[in-house]
Amino acid sequence: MTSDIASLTLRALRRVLRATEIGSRQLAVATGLTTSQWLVLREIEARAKTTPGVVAQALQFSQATITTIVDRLVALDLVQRQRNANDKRQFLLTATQAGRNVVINAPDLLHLTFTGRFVKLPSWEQAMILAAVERLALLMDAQDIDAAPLLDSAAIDQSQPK
Amino acid sequence: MTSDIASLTLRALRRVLRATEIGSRQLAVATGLTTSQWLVLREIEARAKTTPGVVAQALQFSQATITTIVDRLVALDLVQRQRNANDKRQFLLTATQAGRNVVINAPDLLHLTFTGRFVKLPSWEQAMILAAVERLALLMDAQDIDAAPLLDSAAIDQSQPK
DNA sequence: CGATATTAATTCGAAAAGCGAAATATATTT
DNA sequence: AAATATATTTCGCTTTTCGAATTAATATCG
Repeated sequence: MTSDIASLTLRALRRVLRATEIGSRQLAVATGLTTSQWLVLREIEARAKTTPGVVAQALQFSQATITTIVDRLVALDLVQRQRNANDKRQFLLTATQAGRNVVINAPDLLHLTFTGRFVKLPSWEQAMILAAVERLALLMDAQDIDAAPLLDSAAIDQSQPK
Repeated sequence: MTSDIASLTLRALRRVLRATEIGSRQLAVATGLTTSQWLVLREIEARAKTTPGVVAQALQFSQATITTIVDRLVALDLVQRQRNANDKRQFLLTATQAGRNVVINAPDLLHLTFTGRFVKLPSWEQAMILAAVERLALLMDAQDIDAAPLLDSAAIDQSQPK
């Protein structure tokens, strides 16, 4: 029996993923950034304060790649680099106000095209879908051990200089 | 009220997307292809027989880009190019057996990490999640008007030469 | 303490991605 | 048949991406 519930769910989930995969590329075009630049900026903005290494790991890019992308984001004045005073090997990355604005004002394609249809569903179904997707998110979150959790200041040396 | 059900669902959905976004990059590495090559190959394999133009549209790449990526996939003997006899402007793209094998044998990260947890859920919950995700897929599918449906032979001229 | 490893990030060189514009060849329209 | 439209490739160029080597700072251990 190849079509058990898990397989069917995966198949449906893949359809969802495929539909959004394309939206993310359109989004990058809309913001005037490349897909990678957009991903990196989003990551930095979400983490508030992080380092190239953490971003590289979370996004599965090489450190060298992050360096060049951040170079551009800095040139565009969307991101700021500053040395970590406590561990001078590290650079701390933060989004500038402009960078935050790009992320915040990015046309939310998912939102635009999705919400309209979603709200037309009967509320019991909305509730059911919410419950299901939250369950899914839990299943998936636990999975990515490498992709450090959002807002992890763990990797940043916060100790006070003596 | 900013936290209506739609917003909550979107937020959870984004967590799911983020988790898989990263997985897809690992996958490309695992198959020895670049991410783009993997996407294109997957697209060709899924559609069984298609054209550069259709792939470009579905993936939101320029035609020129598809040409170069297909060049590589052909060189790797994963994809075949052949002129369409009915419309000689078109090239028909098909995955070779080797290409199909790459797609089929690709470690299914989603599957591996997901199924294990999923099957541990009580079956009523599995059923609920399946129903919800299928509903979601419907909502999203209808959205991407550009991304032609899978297995579309519509764009391929099938008429018999006279 | 001082030598040695480890860690964080950058620079460099090269392959590949990605695209717009021009070119080529085939189809369709008038 | 000429003009127009379509499908794809070729060309030139910029950007992405990464591995390897490099630089600098921190950690370890004898």
